[in-house]
Amino acid sequence: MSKPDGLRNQKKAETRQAISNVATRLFVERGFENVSVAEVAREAGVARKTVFNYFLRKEDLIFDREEEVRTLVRDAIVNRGSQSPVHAFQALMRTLAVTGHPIFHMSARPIQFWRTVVESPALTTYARELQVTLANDLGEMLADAVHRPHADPDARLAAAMLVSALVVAYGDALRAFREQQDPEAAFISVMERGFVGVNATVVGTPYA
Amino acid sequence: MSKPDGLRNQKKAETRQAISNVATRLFVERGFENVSVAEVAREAGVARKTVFNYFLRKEDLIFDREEEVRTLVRDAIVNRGSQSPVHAFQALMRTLAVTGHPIFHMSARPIQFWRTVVESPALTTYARELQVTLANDLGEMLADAVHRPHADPDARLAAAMLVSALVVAYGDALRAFREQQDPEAAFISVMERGFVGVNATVVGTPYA
DNA sequence: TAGAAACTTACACTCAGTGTAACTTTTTAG
DNA sequence: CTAAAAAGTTACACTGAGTGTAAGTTTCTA
Repeated sequence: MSKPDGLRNQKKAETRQAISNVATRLFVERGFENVSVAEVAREAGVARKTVFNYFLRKEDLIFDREEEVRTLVRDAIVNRGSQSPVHAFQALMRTLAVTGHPIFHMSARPIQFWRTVVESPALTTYARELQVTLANDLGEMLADAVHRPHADPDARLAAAMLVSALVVAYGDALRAFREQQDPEAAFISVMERGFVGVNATVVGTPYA
Repeated sequence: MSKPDGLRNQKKAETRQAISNVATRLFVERGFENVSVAEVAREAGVARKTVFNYFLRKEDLIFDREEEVRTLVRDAIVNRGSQSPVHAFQALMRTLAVTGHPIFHMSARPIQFWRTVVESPALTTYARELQVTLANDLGEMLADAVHRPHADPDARLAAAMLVSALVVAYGDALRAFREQQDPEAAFISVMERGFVGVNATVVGTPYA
């Protein structure tokens, strides 16, 4: 299951990380559209083609943590005990919001990162893409949890509305941050309001 | 407000329509990524650059009706009488679903169009972009309707969840269509379930 | 230690999208 | 009616993302 840690795999990991680091730094410094892949390659001391060998798209150079989120969510749902799957997901989000898990990037440091994303149309679009993927995955996890088919509309609806609420809540947290208000309070307030709606939506389904 | 209909403007409109028609036909026939802009230009008897003079992006060649939706929604909310703005929007959607308004593309003919969209990553992404724009606009319209600031999180949340529900409902309608079931029934069922959640979310706000 | 496997690189290509300057058509004014 | 100007089209040249291929180079395996 895990890789046989030879020299080759070690170097690969290092190269990948080096490219991603250089790219992220350049993007944050000068904006995503103002840095070409050729430049990233040059700065990382590697051929342009090598960059594309490691990363399918230029956008992948900066987005590298989707898997982490997916894992957190999956674990929370699988190990949910007697809670409903939707409740387990909501509990996870409350925890992450309060503990300030880096995924949520709500502290001052990662704001710079998100500014880079928001200021780039391509990165904004890609972030939305990841969002949709998360909603789809969440839908399947919810359906799995109650042994329903992956395409179950109730699961898809619940997942879509959950993610919607979180995205709006996160947007409002960023606004609060900009306006020198408490981003965490803003986040929780909007998130909880959204959860009320989701809970009403899933009433009468096994997801409640 | 309206254009002074000279020969020039008439020709412009014709050229634009001609290009869009040719492009749409080619995309539907052979897939979005298998048709280059150069090909569209050639087939339309026009220079490649002219295509980009009319359409900012290749994707715009096939998506041409966003404005129509926006107008429908705006009118429904402005002329809502004594209803709440959220209710007015929901009523509009119910009406459109039942009357089979072409915007919803739920009948057999436009299925081909949507198949083209779904089979193309670029068009799928772009469609989502339009979705987000719709949600943002709807949020502002809702806020306007009750004289709250455009950034009001309650409005943004309601709008995002409404659009989410509709998108999931439409997706399920397409599934139903593929499985030879009633797409309209599927659409309405999921949509109404989503509306229940949205209504719970906006309880206690002026949007309810 | 030699050959196989994996990786990197150079190179050549396609296509989206932009900028510019020359050219053509429509409009407008005298 | 006609000439200048305004608007539109075109050819051309360019940047940058992304792909395919074949030839090198490095690491692994036996």
